[in-house]
Amino acid sequence: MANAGEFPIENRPPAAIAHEAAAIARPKVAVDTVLFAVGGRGLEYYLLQLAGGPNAGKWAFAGGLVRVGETLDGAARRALRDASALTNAYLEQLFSFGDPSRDPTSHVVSVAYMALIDNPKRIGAASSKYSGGRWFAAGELPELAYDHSLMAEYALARLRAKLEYTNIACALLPPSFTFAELEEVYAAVLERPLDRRNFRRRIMAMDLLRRTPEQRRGAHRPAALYAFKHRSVRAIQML
Amino acid sequence: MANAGEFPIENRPPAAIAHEAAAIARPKVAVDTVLFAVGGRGLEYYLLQLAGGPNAGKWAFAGGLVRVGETLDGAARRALRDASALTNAYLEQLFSFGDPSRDPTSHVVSVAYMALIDNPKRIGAASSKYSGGRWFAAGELPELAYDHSLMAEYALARLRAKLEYTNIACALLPPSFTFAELEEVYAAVLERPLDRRNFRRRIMAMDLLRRTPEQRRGAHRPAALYAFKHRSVRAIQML
DNA sequence: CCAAAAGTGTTGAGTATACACCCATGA
DNA sequence: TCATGGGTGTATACTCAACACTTTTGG
Repeated sequence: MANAGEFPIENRPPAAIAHEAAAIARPKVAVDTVLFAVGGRGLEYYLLQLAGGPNAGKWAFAGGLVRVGETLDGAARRALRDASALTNAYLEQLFSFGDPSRDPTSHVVSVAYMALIDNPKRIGAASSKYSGGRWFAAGELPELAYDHSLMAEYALARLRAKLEYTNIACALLPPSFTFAELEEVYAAVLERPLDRRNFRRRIMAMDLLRRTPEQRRGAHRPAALYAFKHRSVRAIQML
Repeated sequence: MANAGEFPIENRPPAAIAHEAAAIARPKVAVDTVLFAVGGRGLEYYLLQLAGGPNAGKWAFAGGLVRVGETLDGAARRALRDASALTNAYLEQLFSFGDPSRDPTSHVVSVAYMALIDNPKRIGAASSKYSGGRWFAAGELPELAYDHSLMAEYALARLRAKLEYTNIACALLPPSFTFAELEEVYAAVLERPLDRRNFRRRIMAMDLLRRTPEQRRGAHRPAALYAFKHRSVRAIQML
């Protein structure tokens, strides 16, 4: 666990307190969430411009300090809500960054998260700690505050990997969707074109989808609508 | 980054300080390291018995609180050294556990690590915060302190997964080894027998090993010794 | 010469890839 | 009727799994 084998400070003999109190860091603990959606320009990241602090004006992912009584997931969810008014994104912890000099103003350990939503337009207003927010295409990220570029890389790698062996794509799609839309999500995340027939066969073999009775009607031939059998993200059975 | 967009507390107007100061948690930050080696009974975990604190007598992984100026990796390395006198294990961050009630005495966020060594006998003496340490076979873990059972599961899952697509096995083997020893490591971690011929072909196809001129001589036919081309852990090229 | 571990190929099944044409609809 | 995106099958290359005997050494 946490302080495996540590005495709580209050239970230590006075000498131990003096010795340990000097050494033990009390970093702040933060969370930062890399938010993805697939939009018109492929895979996009949502960034916020910092209104104040040492990095005022720079772009960063939605983040904030963990509050009393809060879990890490809870803090990530709240920070995301404050930054984008989203309340039901898929959320997954990625990695913790703890270099004591990563934030020049103080020792801050940050737990990075990845969040996924089905539509970039679902974003709402940000709290006053940001001066604004917008989506950036994967290849066009601006310079980021702190070590957020590392987080961006890490998040993309995780998302790509999980696309191959989980049903995580369901978090990037609305409840029902056409096969073309599903393929577009895969192609956007993997950044390569897919063969339509092989893709359909592969997905069907995974037995993830059910066909809904509805159709999407547009300017041309209607497309069948599909939904994921399970909306919770899980590893795919590979026998 | 960390406190993306947060004002450092000392720069805020007094009202903000009062408001935020009540809300922001100052958890302790700990690291805990799940140490693995392959021994006579297959894959084994190294556990330490806690000498004091609320969980005195229970078994736990090597852990400790992060100190002033320390990175997370540095803290994990130090905690491992204090618990086992190891200085050069392979170390990899796994996941952070931050439920405020995971440690009943205070809010402690713990960053879990996995460590690998090539030989369980390399373990040295533990610091006085532990009353002892020993190896446990994978199927025979005792009840663990805090949420360390979760960490154990998480670590095993990570190790198994990485065995398939990285050269991480090199961290569980000495600099040179026979093919039988390499196969034993794979079989121990995956907990299933492997076909010798198929295994050899698969590993050779990955182009990870070089054959050394030496041989291991024993009671029977001598075995060729191999070494990993690269001792740093990296993903395998799958074209 | 015997016991024990090291070393080595082939076959068959299943999986993944490449590839092009017809269909249904709205305009 | 035409333009547009939706939907479908096959042939081939490759990968993975199953399987058993010979070799080399020490005792």
